[in-house]
Amino acid sequence: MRPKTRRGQASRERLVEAAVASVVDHGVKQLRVDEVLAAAGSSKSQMYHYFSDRDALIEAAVARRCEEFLDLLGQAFGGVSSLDALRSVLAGFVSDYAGHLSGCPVGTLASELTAGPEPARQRTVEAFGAWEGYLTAALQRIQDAGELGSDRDAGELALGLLVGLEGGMFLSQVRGSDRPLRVALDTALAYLDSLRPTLD
Amino acid sequence: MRPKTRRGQASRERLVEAAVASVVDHGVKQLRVDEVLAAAGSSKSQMYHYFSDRDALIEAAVARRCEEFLDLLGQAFGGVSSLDALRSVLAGFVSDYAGHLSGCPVGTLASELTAGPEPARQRTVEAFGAWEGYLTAALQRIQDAGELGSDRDAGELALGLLVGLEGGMFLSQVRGSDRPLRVALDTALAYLDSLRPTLD
DNA sequence: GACGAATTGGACTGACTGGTCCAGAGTTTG
DNA sequence: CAAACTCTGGACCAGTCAGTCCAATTCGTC
Repeated sequence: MRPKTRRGQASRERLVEAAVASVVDHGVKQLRVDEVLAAAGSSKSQMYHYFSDRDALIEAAVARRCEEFLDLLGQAFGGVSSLDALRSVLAGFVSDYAGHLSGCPVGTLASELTAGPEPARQRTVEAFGAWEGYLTAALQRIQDAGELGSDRDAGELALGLLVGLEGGMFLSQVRGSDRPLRVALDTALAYLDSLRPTLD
Repeated sequence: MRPKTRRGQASRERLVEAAVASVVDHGVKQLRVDEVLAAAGSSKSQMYHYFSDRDALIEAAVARRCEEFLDLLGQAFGGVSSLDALRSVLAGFVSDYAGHLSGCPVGTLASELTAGPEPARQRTVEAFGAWEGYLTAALQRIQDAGELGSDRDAGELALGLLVGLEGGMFLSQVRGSDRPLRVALDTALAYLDSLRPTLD
């Protein structure tokens, strides 16, 4: 049910924010309704007034978290139209990630939701799709700028890059070291470099 | 506590097997002691006779699962000493994985254990280490055979390959399609091909 | 300010689950 | 074969947690 007053709107908003924090801190499956309520300064009846059940609250939290992350990604990759710019954005991504090593925001959720409520899981699938789209667009622009052979499939390269990012973040988290992510992206960039059209 | 009779040995073994099945089916966090007991035809007192608590049972299950998977990997990559052999083994890996798309056996566990009991988590870290070792050894043999420039770091390439495998399996699971894994490995192999020493 | 709708507090319920305990059955060994 | 050790069945306990319910309060509107 949608809130119909400003007060209700604010209550619902506090619930979603608290749910996002809980999901980020302890994971989807460890989200405790009572804990979210306490953090939001809410009570049971409020939550069940706006959400049909725990799964609905989780879905809202997952959707919110994905949106926020995609905003950042869109901003970062939106302006990339050269290999140097790509390298620079990815370097920033790595050094940022090295600071926490806490797993990919989307990947972590997707992983926890493989056997979770389908609507929430679907949000993560869509988020990956959007991310892949950003990468494809960036590589396409790089290709249009002549830094990538026109016989290359930007979509395939983008998917390969996404796999490298996900796998790299994951292994880096598991190992507690930024090396896997760095190596993966360095390798991917070296490969892209090798695909530059020879100017002859 | 270790079993001291053949009967006890068998009881403990049934418990571990049932725990592995439960972990594979529903995930580590969803392992229910009562369910494992029922599947093993065991009772509470048996389990708490051989394991200090639920976490200890989980650790045994995780260790067992990793061992079994590593056996397969060791066998598959142990004989690889050419790029063609590597390509063939990886192709088998992909077509096998395409049949279930259920996530990497080790990766799934590692992911669920990021905030889990440390001893169990450590088993997965070690498993990744062993896997990386198999890949490094294979690439080293390929290098020794002259199919890879001697200036290349086999360890880095192996890590890149591992990242591609993990990320590929993960995204393939999320999407329900083998394409991410295929694209990732095809790309990795294309890169390795491009590193062949030029014979001049 | 009055009336209906929206919102809120929080006690309570019922299901689930990990862990304890002890009496009894089976096995080994001197 | 008898004592000592090992193993087993399952009742029971205590804690946790999602979801229900209703009375009370606040809000929007006329």
